Amino acid sequence: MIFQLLDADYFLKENKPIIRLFGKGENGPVCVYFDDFYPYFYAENLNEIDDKRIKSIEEVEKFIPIGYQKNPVKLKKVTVYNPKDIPILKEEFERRGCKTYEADVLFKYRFMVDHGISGMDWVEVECDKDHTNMTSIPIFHGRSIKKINRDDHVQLKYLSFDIECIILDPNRQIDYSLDPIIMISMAFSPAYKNKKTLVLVAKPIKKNKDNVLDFLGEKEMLEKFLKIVDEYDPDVITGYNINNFDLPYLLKRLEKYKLNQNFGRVKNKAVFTKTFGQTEDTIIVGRIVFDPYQILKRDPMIRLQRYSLDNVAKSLLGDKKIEIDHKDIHTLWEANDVDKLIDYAEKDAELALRLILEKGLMDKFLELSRVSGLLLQDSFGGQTIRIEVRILHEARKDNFVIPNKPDKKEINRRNLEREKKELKGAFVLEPEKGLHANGCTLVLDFQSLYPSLILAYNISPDCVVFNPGSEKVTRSPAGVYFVDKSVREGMFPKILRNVLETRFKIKKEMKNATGEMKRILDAKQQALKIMANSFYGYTGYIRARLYMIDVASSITAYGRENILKTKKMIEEKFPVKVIYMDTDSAFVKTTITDLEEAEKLGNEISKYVTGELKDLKLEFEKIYKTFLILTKKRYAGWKFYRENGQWKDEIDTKGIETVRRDWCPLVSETLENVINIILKEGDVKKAIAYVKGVFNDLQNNRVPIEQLTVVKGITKNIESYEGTLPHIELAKKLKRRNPQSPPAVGDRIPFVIIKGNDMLSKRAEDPNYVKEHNLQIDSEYYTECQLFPPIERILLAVGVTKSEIMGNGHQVSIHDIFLGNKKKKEEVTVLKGIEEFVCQKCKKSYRRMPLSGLCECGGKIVFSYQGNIGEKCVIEK
DNA sequence: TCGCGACGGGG
DNA sequence: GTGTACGTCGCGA
Repeated sequence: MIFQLLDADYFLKENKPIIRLFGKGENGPVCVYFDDFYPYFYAENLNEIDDKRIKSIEEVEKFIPIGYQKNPVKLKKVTVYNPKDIPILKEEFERRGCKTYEADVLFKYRFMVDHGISGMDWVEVECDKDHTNMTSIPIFHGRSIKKINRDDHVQLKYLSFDIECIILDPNRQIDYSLDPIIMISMAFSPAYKNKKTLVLVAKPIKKNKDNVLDFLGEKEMLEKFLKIVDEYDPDVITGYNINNFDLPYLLKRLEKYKLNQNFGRVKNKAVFTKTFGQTEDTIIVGRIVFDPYQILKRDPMIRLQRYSLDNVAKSLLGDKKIEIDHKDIHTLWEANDVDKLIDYAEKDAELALRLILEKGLMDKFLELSRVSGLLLQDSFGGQTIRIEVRILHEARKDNFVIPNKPDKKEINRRNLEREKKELKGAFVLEPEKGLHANGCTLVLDFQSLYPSLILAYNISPDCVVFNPGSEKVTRSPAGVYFVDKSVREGMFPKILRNVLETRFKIKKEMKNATGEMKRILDAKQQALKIMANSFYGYTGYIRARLYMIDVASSITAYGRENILKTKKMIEEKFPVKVIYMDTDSAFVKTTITDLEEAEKLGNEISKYVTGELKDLKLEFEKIYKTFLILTKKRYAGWKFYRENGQWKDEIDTKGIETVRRDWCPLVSETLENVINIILKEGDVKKAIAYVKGVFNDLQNNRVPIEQLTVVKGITKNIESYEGTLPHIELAKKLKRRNPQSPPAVGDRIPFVIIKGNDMLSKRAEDPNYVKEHNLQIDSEYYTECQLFPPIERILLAVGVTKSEIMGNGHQVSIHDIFLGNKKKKEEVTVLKGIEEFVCQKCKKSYRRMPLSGLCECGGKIVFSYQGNIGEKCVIEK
C-alpha cells in the first residue's frame, strides 16, 4: 500500500507501545499501526542494571557531535517498553552520574527517524487488513515501511468552520460555561454533498436558504456538527483563530452536554487542547489543525497592521467580512432576525478557506515538513524543532547520537559562559547619512551568506578541535579551530550542502515548470531557503541541543571578515564608495546616472568579488537611483529593476515605518509623500513646502477628520485602567452618553483630539460626534505631536533645520522645552515626562509653554503628565 | 536603550 | 505527551 504520511501518534496496549501512522493514498485515508517498535535512548557509563521497565540493553559505538572525535565512544542502548518510562529512567540515571542521549525524542519521531521517513513523505508499507474498530478510517497492521521518492501531493480535504456565540451578560467577558454557541458555519473543499457551505442554527427558524439547518437547541446542533465532521472526514480542520477560540470553545460546550469530544480519526483518544501560558493548541489525531491567523501573523512576507479576518481578507483577497457589530449579534438573535447572521457566519468560514486555497498558505509547510522531517502539524511552529529533527535523521545515518535538550543547570551554565564570551554579531558599517542623489547607489548582497560560510569553513559542532594536534585544522577569526573537511565533513555543512544543492536544482527545474508543479517547486525552494537560513540562529540559540557559542561566533566572525574584505576590494578596484553595509549587503555609491551603465557596473562588481572570494557569491541586487539613509537599518531608496526587459521603479523603505498603529492616516500619508518628493524629485525645498502646506491645511481645518482618526482597542474593563489614556477616557464619555450600550471589552474606539482646556486624554472625542457638534480639532496637537516628529527625522537627515520646517523662528517645539529644563535638574520634583502645560489657576492647557511663562490669566504654568500635575519635572536626556 | 509584562485573534 | 512554549509593542526604570 502506498500513501502520503499526514500524522502519527502512539498508544499503549498491554504495556506495549503501538505506533499509528495516518496517511492518505489513492483510495482515501488510512491508518497503519506497527506493534514491534520500542522506545530507547543511550547511556554512557551505565553499570549493570536489572529493571523490569527495561526490555533490553545493547552495547553500541557512537560518535558524540560536541567537539571533533576521532573514535566513537562505547554507549549502552537502553530499550524500554513504555515511552513514558524514559524521562523517569533518564532522571534516575543522571542522578547516578550517567550521561544520557536522545532521551527526549518523541516516540513518533523516534519511529520516523529510524525508518528514514519525514512528514508528508510518500511511503510504501507491507501490511494486512485489521478488523479492530479503533479508527474511523480503514486500518492495517504494518510489517514494513519505506519511503518512496515522489514530489506530488494527494488532494487534501478541508473543512473550515466558525462558531457564533452570544454573551448573556454584556458586562463581562465570554464565559465558556455560560454563553451558548448559536451557530456553526462550515465551508468545504471539495464540496460536501454538493454543498460548499453549510450553516447550523441552534434554534428553529424560518429558513430562506437551502444550506441552512436548524435545530431544537445547541446540543442538537453540536451533535449534527460531530456527525458532519465524521461523514465528511476532513484531513484539515481550519477556521480563523480556531486554535485560540473556536476549538477550545467547542470542546467546552461538548463537555457541558456530555457529548463525545472526539472528532479525530481514532476512537480511543479525544480531541484536546494544550495550553501553554498564553496560546493554545488543539490536537486532533489523524487530522491537521491549520489556523490561517497563526500562519499569517508569523509570515515575514506578509506584514499587516492588524490581522483581523476583515483586514486580512481585504488585503489578501480583496473581499471583506459582512458587517455586524458584535453587540448586535445578541439583539438580532433574540429578535429572530437571523438571515444576516447566517450570511455573516457563512462568510467567515468561507474567507478562512479561501485564504488557504487562493493564497496557497499550506504549500510552504507541506515542503517544510518533508525537508525538516517534521509532521505537517508540527511544521507550523518554531524553527528549532525543524533543525533538530533533520539533525536526528542525519545523525542516524552517520552513527552519531544527539544530546538531550539542555536542562535548567545547563542553560544556566550557557548563560554564564555568555557573559564571559559575548557573542559578537554581524558587521554594520556606519552609514554616510543623508540623501545620495547624482549617481546611482548599487545594492549588492551575499547569497545565503551564513550557510555558505558554514559550508566553506566546515563550521560545525562536531568539527571543533579544542586542542589542535596532528589533524589538519583551520582557525576561525574568532580563534576557534575546526577540523578540515578532508578529515571529516561536519554535520551542519553536510546537511547544508544537501539543502543548498537541492535548492539550486529545484530553481533550475522551476524555469521549465508550469502550473501546479511550478507552485510545488517554488514552495519547496522556499522551504529549503528557510531551512538553510535557520542553522546560524540555531547554533546560538541557548536551548539548542547542539548549542556552541564558539560555532556561532565563528560564523559571524567569518561574516565580518568577508564583508570588510569586500569593501576594500570594491573600493580598490572600482571608482566608487561603499557608503553603508549591514551583515551581508553593500551599498555602493557611484557617479553613474544612466541605468544601463549602472547595471553593467553592478554586474562587474558582482563578478569580480565572487571570483576573488570563491566560496561566496556576491549578487547584484538592485539599483537605487536616489538613496536616503537616516541611520543604521533605516533607509529609503528609489529602486529600479527590470521586468521583461523593461525598467520599472518603486520606492523601497526599510526600517522607516510609514504605517504605525498609533499614527493617524495623515501622518503616514504625509511621510510617504515627503519621502517620494525627496527621492523622486530630489527637491528638498519642495518637500518642505509640501509639509508647510499640510500644516497650513491643519490650521485651517481643511483636513478631513478621517485622516486624523486613530483607533485603539479596549483590552479590559474601562474602570481598571490605571493611567489616563485617550481612548479609555473617550470610552467613559461614550458610556455616559449612551448607558444602554456602553463600549465593551474588545471594542475598538476611533478618536480625534479636539481643542480645549482639559488635559490631552480628556480631549479625545468620537469623530462622528465632532462632526455633528462641529467641534474644533486641536491642530497644534496634530502638528507638534503627530506630524512633526517623524517628518523632522527625515528632513533633519537631509540638512533642514527646525525653523525652516516650522517657518517661524519664534515657535518653540516641545523638545526645546525639554532641553531648556535640563539645567535645572538638581532642584526638581519628579514627573516622568511632559505631555502638556497647564495653568494652575484657570486650568487652561497649553501644548507649548507660553513664551511669557505665564498663562493669559496671569496664573502659573505647571507640567502635566498622564493625568498628574507637577511644578517641576525631570527629563532625562 | 533595555527589560518586562501585556496583548493578539475570536464573539 | 520521551511535554513547559510565540512575537511584537508599549511602558517604566
